[in-house]
Amino acid sequence: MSAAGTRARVRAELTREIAEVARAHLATSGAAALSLRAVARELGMASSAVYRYFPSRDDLLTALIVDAYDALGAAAEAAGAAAGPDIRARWLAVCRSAREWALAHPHEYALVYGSPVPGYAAPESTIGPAGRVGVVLSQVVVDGIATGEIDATGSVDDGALVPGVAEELGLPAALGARAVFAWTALFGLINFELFGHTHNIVQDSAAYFDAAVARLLPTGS
Amino acid sequence: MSAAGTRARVRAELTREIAEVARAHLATSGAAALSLRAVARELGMASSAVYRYFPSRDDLLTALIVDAYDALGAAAEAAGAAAGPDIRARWLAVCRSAREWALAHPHEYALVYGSPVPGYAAPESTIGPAGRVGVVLSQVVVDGIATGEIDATGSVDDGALVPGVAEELGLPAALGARAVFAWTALFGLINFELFGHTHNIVQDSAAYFDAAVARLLPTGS
DNA sequence: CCATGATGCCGAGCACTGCTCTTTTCTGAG
DNA sequence: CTCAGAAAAGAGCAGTGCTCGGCATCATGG
Repeated sequence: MSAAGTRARVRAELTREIAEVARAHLATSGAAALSLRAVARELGMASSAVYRYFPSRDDLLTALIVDAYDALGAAAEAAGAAAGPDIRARWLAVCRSAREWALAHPHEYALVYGSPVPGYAAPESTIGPAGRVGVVLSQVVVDGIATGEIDATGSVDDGALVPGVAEELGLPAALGARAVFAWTALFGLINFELFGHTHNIVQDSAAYFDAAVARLLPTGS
Repeated sequence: MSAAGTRARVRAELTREIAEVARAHLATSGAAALSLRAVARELGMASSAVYRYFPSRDDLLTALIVDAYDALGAAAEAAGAAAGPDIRARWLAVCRSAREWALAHPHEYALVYGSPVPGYAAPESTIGPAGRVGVVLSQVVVDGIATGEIDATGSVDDGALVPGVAEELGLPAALGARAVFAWTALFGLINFELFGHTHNIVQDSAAYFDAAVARLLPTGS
């Protein structure tokens, strides 16, 4: 292997290592407390050296954001694939997997679905991974329509969605807005639980989540 | 008036003034960029003097959080009171008022409904104001049941809520979880819109919001 | 009417942050 | 083996939250 290849490999390895340490810090202390200098210290390098790999703290955060989206998306996809053919069961499994991932990785979840960081504008590298859970959810709906378990007639397209979105997901236009709403409400549920808003209100969060999510499966009418 | 009274009055005034400047900074730059020193500078006082009024930056944030909850709650209450007797219209008006307040005060909203700040645990002074929107929403449901527009039969209480919550809000147990879900989903909608998750998906956010919220009014069955 | 103790305020300072610039060290390609 | 270019280091800047000792001010008790 050429030396240039060696250099690039070493570089990629160190980049990954930095991101890994950063993720560990994020997981224990949260995004606000993530310090580039602390990461550098743990790696035994000067803080300025880290800037060779991530031009700024925000770029490091962006990498972690993409990772978080991907991990959550992968969990949802795995849950969807592992679930049986029953549509409602699969829907529930996917939703549960999202909640469970969030509970297991609260800070990474907050980084992605909490308030956006200060002057941060999501770069387009995040839009793909960000959509994975939504894709899994809509796939369940599409399959439900195919098996007849979901009724796709009745509702009309109110034109609120960006044209083409429903088609891209394979959804009938009549169900587009409903599906997007289900996706939104799913993360609303997770947000409220994780951020403590249901603290003195909901006793059995898992049961409440299951019941709410079951009613979320989009159908016509 | 006694001198002690004067002192306390001046102190309260300055406390309020600090909070006001802080809120202005928060509104323009977001919570992460809120600097106690910058607030002190604008007030023409030493940064250390501010600590006589707010023991820490977190305490300042807490004051702003309470204010934000109160402002949002007041907006919802006003909208509920101003709306006509029609239940669906009132429900829509209250939900819209929450969305509009959030759009008008994005950083204050994010402070309250976004990711919790690092080591921050919501003190109990926030739990009252935090519930105001929920109270307004449930009041609409209660009134809807009274007028017969909302059917409160059918659903069973699944015991997921903290015992007594539904009763406290005047809701039948059968509708408790539904109402809490509507509240959760409402803020899920606002969150996704405000934090940019629906950016390439929803075109007409207001129309989407109205349609989604209309379907959220809890009923039995 | 004055001394006194509390209260408010300031300035310096500590430890930390992100980030930049310059200098040194290393290493891999020719 | 040499040497350009990549990597790393170190110092430094401007900013942060927060603490502490000292100084002024002011309401009150003697």
